[in-house]
Amino acid sequence: MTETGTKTPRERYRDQVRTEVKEHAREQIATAGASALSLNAIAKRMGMSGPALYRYFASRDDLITELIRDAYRSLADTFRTTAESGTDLPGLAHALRGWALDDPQRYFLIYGTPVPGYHAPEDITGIASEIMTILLDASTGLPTDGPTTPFEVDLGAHRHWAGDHPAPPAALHRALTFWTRLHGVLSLELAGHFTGMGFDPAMLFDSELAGLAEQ
Amino acid sequence: MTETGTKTPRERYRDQVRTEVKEHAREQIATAGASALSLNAIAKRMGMSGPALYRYFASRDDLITELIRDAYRSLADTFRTTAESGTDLPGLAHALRGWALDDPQRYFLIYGTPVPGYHAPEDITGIASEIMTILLDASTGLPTDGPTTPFEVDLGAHRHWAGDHPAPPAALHRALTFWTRLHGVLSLELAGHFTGMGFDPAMLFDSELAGLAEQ
DNA sequence: CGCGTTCGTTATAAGTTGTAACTCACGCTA
DNA sequence: TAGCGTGAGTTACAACTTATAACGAACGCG
Repeated sequence: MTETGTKTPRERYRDQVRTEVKEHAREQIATAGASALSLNAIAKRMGMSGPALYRYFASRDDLITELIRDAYRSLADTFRTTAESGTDLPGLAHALRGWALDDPQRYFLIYGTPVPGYHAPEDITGIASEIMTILLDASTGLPTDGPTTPFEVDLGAHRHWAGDHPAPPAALHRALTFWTRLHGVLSLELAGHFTGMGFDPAMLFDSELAGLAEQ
Repeated sequence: MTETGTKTPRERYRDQVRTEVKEHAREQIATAGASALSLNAIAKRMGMSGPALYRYFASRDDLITELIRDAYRSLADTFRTTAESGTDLPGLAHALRGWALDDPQRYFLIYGTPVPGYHAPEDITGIASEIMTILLDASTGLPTDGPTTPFEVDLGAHRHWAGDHPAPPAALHRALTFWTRLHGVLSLELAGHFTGMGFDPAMLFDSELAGLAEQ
Protein backbone atom coordinates (compact mmCIF):
# COMPACT_ATOMS: atom_id res chain seq x y z
CA MET A 1 0.00 0.00 0.00
CA THR A 2 3.04 2.31 0.27
CA GLU A 3 3.40 2.40 -3.49
CA THR A 4 0.17 4.30 -4.17
CA GLY A 5 2.20 7.45 -4.61
CA THR A 6 3.98 5.98 -7.60
CA LYS A 7 0.77 6.00 -9.65
CA THR A 8 0.55 8.60 -12.33
CA PRO A 9 -2.56 10.83 -12.59
CA ARG A 10 -3.63 8.88 -15.65
CA GLU A 11 -3.36 5.61 -13.79
CA ARG A 12 -5.40 6.98 -10.92
CA TYR A 13 -8.08 8.24 -13.30
CA ARG A 14 -8.10 4.91 -15.08
CA ASP A 15 -8.56 2.97 -11.84
CA GLN A 16 -11.32 5.34 -10.81
CA VAL A 17 -13.23 4.82 -14.05
CA ARG A 18 -12.72 1.06 -13.85
CA THR A 19 -14.18 0.86 -10.36
CA GLU A 20 -17.07 3.09 -11.37
CA VAL A 21 -17.83 0.82 -14.30
CA LYS A 22 -17.71 -2.19 -12.01
CA GLU A 23 -20.06 -0.52 -9.56
CA HIS A 24 -22.61 0.06 -12.28
CA ALA A 25 -22.10 -3.49 -13.47
CA ARG A 26 -22.74 -4.90 -10.00
CA GLU A 27 -25.89 -2.83 -9.70
CA GLN A 28 -27.08 -4.00 -13.08
CA ILE A 29 -26.34 -7.63 -12.25
CA ALA A 30 -28.17 -7.36 -8.95
CA THR A 31 -31.18 -5.98 -10.79
CA ALA A 32 -31.45 -8.21 -13.83
CA GLY A 33 -28.81 -10.90 -13.58
CA ALA A 34 -25.38 -11.32 -15.13
CA SER A 35 -26.73 -12.30 -18.54
CA ALA A 36 -28.44 -8.91 -18.81
CA LEU A 37 -25.22 -6.96 -18.26
CA SER A 38 -24.80 -4.40 -21.05
CA LEU A 39 -21.65 -2.38 -21.63
CA ASN A 40 -23.65 0.11 -23.65
CA ALA A 41 -26.12 0.71 -20.83
CA ILE A 42 -23.28 1.23 -18.38
CA ALA A 43 -21.58 3.69 -20.72
CA LYS A 44 -24.76 5.69 -21.17
CA ARG A 45 -25.28 5.89 -17.42
CA MET A 46 -21.77 7.17 -17.07
CA GLY A 47 -22.43 9.79 -19.71
CA MET A 48 -20.17 8.45 -22.39
CA SER A 49 -20.40 6.49 -25.59
CA GLY A 50 -20.41 2.72 -25.75
CA PRO A 51 -17.05 1.95 -27.32
CA ALA A 52 -15.30 4.16 -24.76
CA LEU A 53 -15.52 1.37 -22.20
CA TYR A 54 -13.33 -0.85 -24.35
CA ARG A 55 -10.41 1.31 -23.27
CA TYR A 56 -10.96 -0.09 -19.79
CA PHE A 57 -12.18 -3.63 -20.37
CA ALA A 58 -11.18 -5.78 -23.31
CA SER A 59 -14.62 -7.30 -23.61
CA ARG A 60 -17.86 -7.99 -21.81
CA ASP A 61 -16.52 -11.35 -20.66
CA ASP A 62 -13.42 -9.58 -19.39
CA LEU A 63 -15.56 -7.34 -17.20
CA ILE A 64 -17.51 -10.31 -15.87
CA THR A 65 -14.29 -12.18 -15.14
CA GLU A 66 -13.09 -9.14 -13.21
CA LEU A 67 -16.30 -9.16 -11.19
CA ILE A 68 -15.85 -12.87 -10.49
CA ARG A 69 -12.31 -12.17 -9.34
CA ASP A 70 -13.55 -9.39 -7.05
CA ALA A 71 -16.19 -11.72 -5.65
CA TYR A 72 -13.60 -14.37 -4.81
CA ARG A 73 -11.32 -11.70 -3.34
CA SER A 74 -14.17 -10.36 -1.23
CA LEU A 75 -15.09 -13.79 0.09
CA ALA A 76 -11.46 -14.62 0.83
CA ASP A 77 -11.07 -11.31 2.69
CA THR A 78 -14.11 -11.78 4.90
CA PHE A 79 -13.03 -15.35 5.58
CA ARG A 80 -9.51 -14.26 6.45
CA THR A 81 -10.51 -11.39 8.73
CA THR A 82 -13.10 -13.61 10.39
CA ALA A 83 -10.54 -16.34 10.99
CA GLU A 84 -7.94 -13.86 12.21
CA SER A 85 -10.33 -12.52 14.82
CA GLY A 86 -10.22 -15.93 16.45
CA THR A 87 -13.65 -17.20 15.48
CA ASP A 88 -14.25 -20.90 15.01
CA LEU A 89 -15.99 -22.93 12.32
CA PRO A 90 -19.50 -21.74 13.23
CA GLY A 91 -18.25 -18.16 13.13
CA LEU A 92 -16.92 -18.79 9.66
CA ALA A 93 -20.27 -20.23 8.67
CA HIS A 94 -22.18 -17.17 9.81
CA ALA A 95 -19.67 -14.91 8.12
CA LEU A 96 -20.29 -16.85 4.93
CA ARG A 97 -24.05 -16.51 5.20
CA GLY A 98 -23.84 -12.82 5.97
CA TRP A 99 -21.54 -12.29 3.04
CA ALA A 100 -23.88 -14.21 0.73
CA LEU A 101 -27.04 -12.44 1.86
CA ASP A 102 -25.30 -9.10 1.46
CA ASP A 103 -25.23 -9.59 -2.31
CA PRO A 104 -26.76 -12.84 -3.58
CA GLN A 105 -25.72 -12.31 -7.19
CA ARG A 106 -22.13 -11.96 -6.04
CA TYR A 107 -22.45 -15.39 -4.45
CA PHE A 108 -23.82 -16.80 -7.72
CA LEU A 109 -20.94 -15.22 -9.60
CA ILE A 110 -18.81 -17.80 -7.81
CA TYR A 111 -21.13 -20.71 -7.14
CA GLY A 112 -23.87 -20.25 -9.73
CA THR A 113 -24.53 -21.88 -13.06
CA PRO A 114 -21.25 -22.46 -14.88
CA VAL A 115 -20.79 -21.45 -18.52
CA PRO A 116 -19.80 -24.69 -20.31
CA GLY A 117 -16.78 -23.38 -22.17
CA TYR A 118 -15.51 -20.99 -19.51
CA HIS A 119 -12.33 -21.60 -17.53
CA ALA A 120 -11.34 -19.22 -14.77
CA PRO A 121 -7.86 -17.63 -14.97
CA GLU A 122 -5.06 -19.06 -12.88
CA ASP A 123 -5.08 -16.33 -10.22
CA ILE A 124 -8.75 -16.93 -9.47
CA THR A 125 -8.17 -20.59 -8.70
CA GLY A 126 -5.38 -19.34 -6.46
CA ILE A 127 -7.85 -17.26 -4.43
CA ALA A 128 -10.18 -20.25 -4.31
CA SER A 129 -7.46 -22.39 -2.74
CA GLU A 130 -6.71 -19.54 -0.32
CA ILE A 131 -10.30 -19.78 0.86
CA MET A 132 -9.98 -23.52 1.15
CA THR A 133 -6.82 -23.19 3.21
CA ILE A 134 -8.55 -20.92 5.74
CA LEU A 135 -11.37 -23.43 5.97
CA LEU A 136 -8.91 -26.27 6.49
CA ASP A 137 -7.05 -24.36 9.20
CA ALA A 138 -10.31 -23.90 11.07
CA SER A 139 -11.27 -27.53 10.56
CA THR A 140 -8.06 -28.87 12.05
CA GLY A 141 -7.73 -29.63 15.72
CA LEU A 142 -11.34 -30.46 16.44
CA PRO A 143 -12.00 -33.80 18.09
CA THR A 144 -12.66 -36.53 15.55
CA ASP A 145 -15.02 -39.28 16.49
CA GLY A 146 -15.83 -42.41 14.56
CA PRO A 147 -13.59 -44.61 12.45
CA THR A 148 -11.75 -43.36 9.39
CA THR A 149 -13.82 -44.17 6.31
CA PRO A 150 -12.34 -45.41 3.01
CA PHE A 151 -13.27 -42.06 1.53
CA GLU A 152 -11.23 -40.25 4.16
CA VAL A 153 -8.28 -42.51 3.42
CA ASP A 154 -8.65 -41.51 -0.21
CA LEU A 155 -8.80 -37.85 0.80
CA GLY A 156 -5.66 -38.19 2.88
CA ALA A 157 -3.84 -39.67 -0.08
CA HIS A 158 -4.87 -36.99 -2.59
CA ARG A 159 -4.50 -33.73 -0.69
CA HIS A 160 -2.71 -31.69 -3.31
CA TRP A 161 -6.01 -29.81 -3.87
CA ALA A 162 -5.62 -28.58 -0.30
CA GLY A 163 -2.16 -27.25 -1.04
CA ASP A 164 -0.85 -30.34 0.75
CA HIS A 165 -2.36 -28.98 3.94
CA PRO A 166 -1.21 -31.11 6.90
CA ALA A 167 -4.69 -31.72 8.22
CA PRO A 168 -5.84 -35.16 9.36
CA PRO A 169 -8.09 -36.94 6.86
CA ALA A 170 -11.10 -36.37 9.11
CA ALA A 171 -10.45 -32.63 8.97
CA LEU A 172 -10.27 -32.71 5.18
CA HIS A 173 -13.60 -34.47 5.18
CA ARG A 174 -15.04 -32.01 7.66
CA ALA A 175 -13.99 -29.03 5.56
CA LEU A 176 -15.52 -30.59 2.49
CA THR A 177 -18.87 -31.30 4.13
CA PHE A 178 -18.81 -27.84 5.72
CA TRP A 179 -18.53 -26.46 2.23
CA THR A 180 -21.11 -28.64 0.50
CA ARG A 181 -23.77 -28.59 3.22
CA LEU A 182 -23.71 -24.86 3.82
CA HIS A 183 -23.64 -24.23 0.10
CA GLY A 184 -26.62 -26.54 -0.26
CA VAL A 185 -28.79 -24.57 2.18
CA LEU A 186 -27.46 -21.20 1.16
CA SER A 187 -27.76 -21.53 -2.60
CA LEU A 188 -31.33 -22.82 -2.36
CA GLU A 189 -32.20 -19.99 0.00
CA LEU A 190 -30.61 -17.34 -2.21
CA ALA A 191 -32.26 -18.77 -5.31
CA GLY A 192 -35.61 -18.35 -3.63
CA HIS A 193 -36.50 -22.03 -3.46
CA PHE A 194 -37.63 -21.60 0.16
CA THR A 195 -39.82 -18.55 -0.41
CA GLY A 196 -43.39 -19.13 0.63
CA MET A 197 -42.47 -22.20 2.62
CA GLY A 198 -43.11 -20.48 5.93
CA PHE A 199 -40.02 -21.58 7.81
CA ASP A 200 -36.99 -19.46 8.59
CA PRO A 201 -33.99 -20.28 6.35
CA ALA A 202 -31.66 -19.14 9.13
CA MET A 203 -32.97 -21.91 11.35
CA LEU A 204 -32.35 -24.53 8.68
CA PHE A 205 -28.88 -23.10 8.20
CA ASP A 206 -28.17 -23.28 11.93
CA SER A 207 -29.60 -26.77 12.06
CA GLU A 208 -27.16 -27.90 9.38
CA LEU A 209 -24.38 -26.10 11.20
CA ALA A 210 -25.25 -27.92 14.42
CA GLY A 211 -25.23 -31.26 12.61
CA LEU A 212 -21.83 -30.33 11.25
CA ALA A 213 -20.43 -29.72 14.73
CA GLU A 214 -21.45 -33.02 16.27
CA GLN A 215 -20.06 -35.10 13.45
CA MET B 1 -50.51 -42.02 -26.58
CA THR B 2 -53.90 -43.30 -27.79
CA GLU B 3 -55.28 -39.82 -28.25
CA THR B 4 -52.86 -38.79 -30.96
CA GLY B 5 -55.61 -39.44 -33.48
CA THR B 6 -57.66 -36.54 -32.16
CA LYS B 7 -55.03 -34.04 -33.19
CA THR B 8 -55.38 -32.30 -36.49
CA PRO B 9 -52.51 -32.57 -39.00
CA ARG B 10 -51.62 -28.96 -38.33
CA GLU B 11 -51.45 -29.58 -34.61
CA ARG B 12 -49.23 -32.62 -35.10
CA TYR B 13 -46.90 -30.67 -37.35
CA ARG B 14 -46.84 -27.81 -34.87
CA ASP B 15 -45.93 -30.14 -32.00
CA GLN B 16 -43.23 -31.76 -34.09
CA VAL B 17 -41.61 -28.42 -34.93
CA ARG B 18 -41.86 -27.29 -31.31
CA THR B 19 -40.07 -30.39 -30.04
CA GLU B 20 -37.44 -30.04 -32.75
CA VAL B 21 -36.81 -26.45 -31.71
CA LYS B 22 -36.49 -27.52 -28.09
CA GLU B 23 -34.04 -30.26 -29.02
CA HIS B 24 -31.81 -27.75 -30.76
CA ALA B 25 -32.20 -25.39 -27.81
CA ARG B 26 -31.13 -28.08 -25.33
CA GLU B 27 -28.11 -28.91 -27.46
CA GLN B 28 -27.19 -25.24 -27.69
CA ILE B 29 -27.59 -24.77 -23.95
CA ALA B 30 -25.47 -27.82 -23.21
CA THR B 31 -22.76 -26.40 -25.45
CA ALA B 32 -22.63 -22.74 -24.46
CA GLY B 33 -25.07 -22.19 -21.61
CA ALA B 34 -28.57 -20.83 -21.44
CA SER B 35 -27.50 -17.22 -21.88
CA ALA B 36 -26.07 -18.06 -25.30
CA LEU B 37 -29.34 -19.47 -26.59
CA SER B 38 -30.19 -17.83 -29.91
CA LEU B 39 -33.51 -18.22 -31.71
CA ASN B 40 -31.88 -17.09 -34.92
CA ALA B 41 -29.21 -19.77 -34.71
CA ILE B 42 -31.82 -22.44 -34.08
CA ALA B 43 -33.89 -21.24 -37.02
CA LYS B 44 -30.92 -21.33 -39.36
CA ARG B 45 -30.04 -24.85 -38.27
CA MET B 46 -33.58 -25.90 -39.01
CA GLY B 47 -33.37 -24.33 -42.43
CA MET B 48 -35.77 -21.49 -41.90
CA SER B 49 -35.73 -17.80 -41.23
CA GLY B 50 -35.47 -16.26 -37.79
CA PRO B 51 -38.92 -14.76 -37.27
CA ALA B 52 -40.56 -18.05 -38.27
CA LEU B 53 -39.92 -19.43 -34.80
CA TYR B 54 -42.15 -16.78 -33.27
CA ARG B 55 -45.10 -18.77 -34.60
CA TYR B 56 -44.09 -21.47 -32.12
CA PHE B 57 -42.71 -19.56 -29.15
CA ALA B 58 -43.85 -16.12 -28.10
CA SER B 59 -40.34 -15.07 -27.11
CA ARG B 60 -36.92 -16.31 -26.16
CA ASP B 61 -37.91 -16.27 -22.50
CA ASP B 62 -40.99 -18.27 -23.39
CA LEU B 63 -38.80 -20.99 -24.92
CA ILE B 64 -36.54 -21.04 -21.88
CA THR B 65 -39.55 -21.26 -19.55
CA GLU B 66 -40.75 -24.22 -21.59
CA LEU B 67 -37.36 -25.89 -21.16
CA ILE B 68 -37.49 -25.23 -17.42
CA ARG B 69 -40.94 -26.79 -17.31
CA ASP B 70 -39.66 -29.83 -19.20
CA ALA B 71 -36.74 -30.13 -16.81
CA TYR B 72 -39.06 -30.12 -13.78
CA ARG B 73 -41.35 -32.60 -15.53
CA SER B 74 -38.41 -34.86 -16.30
CA LEU B 75 -37.14 -34.79 -12.71
CA ALA B 76 -40.62 -35.42 -11.32
CA ASP B 77 -41.05 -38.35 -13.70
CA THR B 78 -37.77 -40.05 -12.78
CA PHE B 79 -38.54 -39.44 -9.10
CA ARG B 80 -42.01 -40.90 -9.46
CA THR B 81 -40.99 -44.00 -11.41
CA THR B 82 -38.11 -44.55 -9.00
CA ALA B 83 -40.40 -44.28 -6.00
CA GLU B 84 -43.03 -46.50 -7.60
CA SER B 85 -40.49 -49.26 -8.14
CA GLY B 86 -40.23 -49.53 -4.38
CA THR B 87 -36.84 -47.94 -3.90
CA ASP B 88 -36.03 -46.11 -0.69
CA LEU B 89 -34.43 -42.76 0.05
CA PRO B 90 -30.92 -43.81 -1.07
CA GLY B 91 -32.42 -45.10 -4.30
CA LEU B 92 -34.05 -41.74 -4.82
CA ALA B 93 -30.71 -40.07 -4.18
CA HIS B 94 -28.91 -42.12 -6.80
CA ALA B 95 -31.72 -41.54 -9.26
CA LEU B 96 -31.30 -37.84 -8.66
CA ARG B 97 -27.56 -37.96 -9.23
CA GLY B 98 -27.93 -40.03 -12.38
CA TRP B 99 -30.54 -37.64 -13.70
CA ALA B 100 -28.32 -34.65 -12.95
CA LEU B 101 -25.18 -36.12 -14.51
CA ASP B 102 -27.17 -37.09 -17.59
CA ASP B 103 -27.58 -33.40 -18.46
CA PRO B 104 -25.97 -30.93 -16.04
CA GLN B 105 -27.39 -27.85 -17.73
CA ARG B 106 -30.88 -29.28 -17.29
CA TYR B 107 -30.16 -29.48 -13.57
CA PHE B 108 -29.03 -25.85 -13.54
CA LEU B 109 -32.17 -24.87 -15.41
CA ILE B 110 -33.95 -25.75 -12.17
CA TYR B 111 -31.39 -25.16 -9.44
CA GLY B 112 -28.95 -22.75 -11.07
CA THR B 113 -28.49 -19.01 -10.81
CA PRO B 114 -31.89 -17.33 -10.60
CA VAL B 115 -32.78 -14.35 -12.79
CA PRO B 116 -33.73 -11.57 -10.32
CA GLY B 117 -37.00 -10.53 -11.90
CA TYR B 118 -38.16 -13.95 -13.03
CA HIS B 119 -41.09 -15.78 -11.45
CA ALA B 120 -41.95 -19.29 -12.59
CA PRO B 121 -45.52 -19.88 -13.80
CA GLU B 122 -48.02 -21.50 -11.46
CA ASP B 123 -47.91 -24.95 -13.04
CA ILE B 124 -44.16 -25.19 -12.58
CA THR B 125 -44.41 -24.62 -8.85
CA GLY B 126 -47.05 -27.34 -8.94
CA ILE B 127 -44.53 -29.81 -10.39
CA ALA B 128 -42.01 -28.69 -7.79
CA SER B 129 -44.39 -29.55 -4.98
CA GLU B 130 -45.11 -32.87 -6.68
CA ILE B 131 -41.40 -33.64 -6.40
CA MET B 132 -41.43 -32.58 -2.76
CA THR B 133 -44.41 -34.83 -2.03
CA ILE B 134 -42.59 -37.87 -3.41
CA LEU B 135 -39.60 -37.01 -1.27
CA LEU B 136 -41.81 -36.60 1.79
CA ASP B 137 -43.51 -39.94 1.17
CA ALA B 138 -40.12 -41.62 1.08
CA SER B 139 -38.97 -39.76 4.18
CA THR B 140 -41.92 -40.87 6.28
CA GLY B 141 -41.83 -44.03 8.35
CA LEU B 142 -38.13 -44.15 9.02
CA PRO B 143 -37.08 -44.40 12.66
CA THR B 144 -36.47 -41.01 14.20
CA ASP B 145 -33.88 -40.69 16.89
CA GLY B 146 -33.04 -37.75 19.03
CA PRO B 147 -35.32 -35.13 20.52
CA THR B 148 -37.54 -32.87 18.46
CA THR B 149 -35.74 -29.58 17.89
CA PRO B 150 -37.45 -26.17 17.98
CA PHE B 151 -36.89 -25.95 14.26
CA GLU B 152 -38.78 -29.20 13.73
CA VAL B 153 -41.63 -27.87 15.85
CA ASP B 154 -41.69 -24.86 13.58
CA LEU B 155 -41.68 -27.11 10.53
CA GLY B 156 -44.59 -29.13 11.90
CA ALA B 157 -46.59 -25.96 12.41
CA HIS B 158 -46.00 -24.53 8.93
CA ARG B 159 -46.39 -27.49 6.61
CA HIS B 160 -48.57 -25.94 3.96
CA TRP B 161 -45.49 -25.88 1.68
CA ALA B 162 -45.60 -29.69 1.84
CA GLY B 163 -49.19 -29.70 0.67
CA ASP B 164 -50.10 -30.37 4.31
CA HIS B 165 -48.36 -33.70 4.03
CA PRO B 166 -49.07 -35.77 7.18
CA ALA B 167 -45.43 -36.53 7.90
CA PRO B 168 -43.97 -36.23 11.39
CA PRO B 169 -41.86 -33.12 11.91
CA ALA B 170 -38.68 -35.20 11.90
CA ALA B 171 -39.59 -36.49 8.43
CA LEU B 172 -40.15 -32.95 7.18
CA HIS B 173 -36.72 -32.08 8.49
CA ARG B 174 -35.20 -35.20 6.95
CA ALA B 175 -36.66 -34.40 3.52
CA LEU B 176 -35.34 -30.86 3.72
CA THR B 177 -31.80 -31.91 4.63
CA PHE B 178 -31.94 -34.66 1.99
CA TRP B 179 -32.66 -31.95 -0.51
CA THR B 180 -30.12 -29.36 0.66
CA ARG B 181 -27.21 -31.72 1.32
CA LEU B 182 -27.47 -33.65 -1.92
CA HIS B 183 -27.94 -30.43 -3.84
CA GLY B 184 -24.87 -29.06 -2.11
CA VAL B 185 -22.60 -31.88 -3.27
CA LEU B 186 -24.26 -32.28 -6.64
CA SER B 187 -24.30 -28.64 -7.70
CA LEU B 188 -20.66 -28.15 -6.78
CA GLU B 189 -19.73 -31.31 -8.67
CA LEU B 190 -21.73 -30.32 -11.76
CA ALA B 191 -20.30 -26.81 -11.69
CA GLY B 192 -16.82 -28.32 -11.81
CA HIS B 193 -15.66 -27.07 -8.42
CA PHE B 194 -14.24 -30.50 -7.63
CA THR B 195 -12.31 -30.94 -10.87
CA GLY B 196 -8.63 -31.46 -10.34
CA MET B 197 -9.13 -32.26 -6.67
CA GLY B 198 -8.28 -35.90 -7.15
CA PHE B 199 -11.11 -37.46 -5.16
CA ASP B 200 -14.17 -39.16 -6.55
CA PRO B 201 -17.30 -36.97 -6.28
CA ALA B 202 -19.42 -40.12 -6.14
CA MET B 203 -17.71 -41.09 -2.88
CA LEU B 204 -18.43 -37.70 -1.36
CA PHE B 205 -22.02 -38.00 -2.52
CA ASP B 206 -22.34 -41.45 -0.95
CA SER B 207 -20.67 -40.21 2.19
CA GLU B 208 -23.29 -37.49 2.54
CA LEU B 209 -25.99 -40.01 1.78
CA ALA B 210 -24.68 -42.27 4.55
CA GLY B 211 -24.66 -39.38 7.00
CA LEU B 212 -28.24 -38.69 6.01
CA ALA B 213 -29.33 -42.24 6.82
CA GLU B 214 -27.91 -42.37 10.33
CA GLN B 215 -29.46 -39.09 11.38
C1' DC C 1 6.62 24.47 -24.27
C1' DG C 2 6.19 20.56 -27.32
C1' DC C 3 5.24 15.98 -28.24
C1' DG C 4 3.49 11.45 -27.41
C1' DT C 5 0.33 8.60 -25.01
C1' DT C 6 -4.18 7.88 -23.86
C1' DC C 7 -9.01 9.02 -23.93
C1' DG C 8 -13.41 9.65 -26.12
C1' DT C 9 -15.67 10.31 -30.19
C1' DT C 10 -18.29 8.74 -34.54
C1' DA C 11 -18.80 5.28 -38.21
C1' DT C 12 -19.35 0.71 -39.19
C1' DA C 13 -19.89 -4.45 -39.22
C1' DA C 14 -22.24 -8.39 -37.68
C1' DG C 15 -24.90 -10.08 -34.49
C1' DT C 16 -29.41 -10.38 -31.51
C1' DT C 17 -34.79 -10.10 -30.37
C1' DG C 18 -39.09 -8.99 -31.94
C1' DT C 19 -42.95 -6.73 -35.03
C1' DA C 20 -45.31 -5.87 -39.38
C1' DA C 21 -46.95 -6.96 -43.68
C1' DC C 22 -47.29 -9.95 -47.32
C1' DT C 23 -47.57 -14.80 -49.77
C1' DC C 24 -48.71 -19.09 -50.14
C1' DA C 25 -50.30 -23.54 -49.17
C1' DC C 26 -52.67 -26.68 -46.39
C1' DG C 27 -56.88 -28.67 -44.92
C1' DC C 28 -61.55 -28.18 -43.28
C1' DT C 29 -66.18 -27.38 -44.85
C1' DA C 30 -69.79 -26.74 -47.77
C1' DT D 1 -64.56 -31.39 -55.55
C1' DA D 2 -64.23 -26.46 -55.11
C1' DG D 3 -63.35 -22.68 -52.31
C1' DC D 4 -62.15 -20.23 -48.46
C1' DG D 5 -60.01 -19.28 -44.09
C1' DT D 6 -56.41 -20.25 -41.01
C1' DG D 7 -51.84 -20.72 -40.08
C1' DA D 8 -46.88 -21.05 -41.75
C1' DG D 9 -42.94 -18.86 -43.69
C1' DT D 10 -41.11 -15.11 -45.98
C1' DT D 11 -38.75 -10.40 -46.29
C1' DA D 12 -38.35 -5.71 -44.40
C1' DC D 13 -37.56 -3.16 -40.59
C1' DA D 14 -36.65 -1.08 -35.83
C1' DA D 15 -33.99 -1.12 -31.84
C1' DC D 16 -30.95 -3.28 -29.53
C1' DT D 17 -26.23 -5.61 -28.53
C1' DT D 18 -20.80 -6.45 -28.81
C1' DA D 19 -16.73 -5.08 -30.90
C1' DT D 20 -13.33 -2.78 -34.28
C1' DA D 21 -11.43 1.11 -36.84
C1' DA D 22 -10.18 5.63 -37.57
C1' DC D 23 -10.02 10.12 -36.11
C1' DG D 24 -9.41 14.29 -32.99
C1' DA D 25 -8.47 16.33 -28.78
C1' DA D 26 -6.63 16.76 -24.29
C1' DC D 27 -3.67 15.58 -20.77
C1' DG D 28 0.82 15.24 -18.66
C1' DC D 29 5.60 14.02 -18.87
C1' DG D 30 10.21 15.47 -20.08
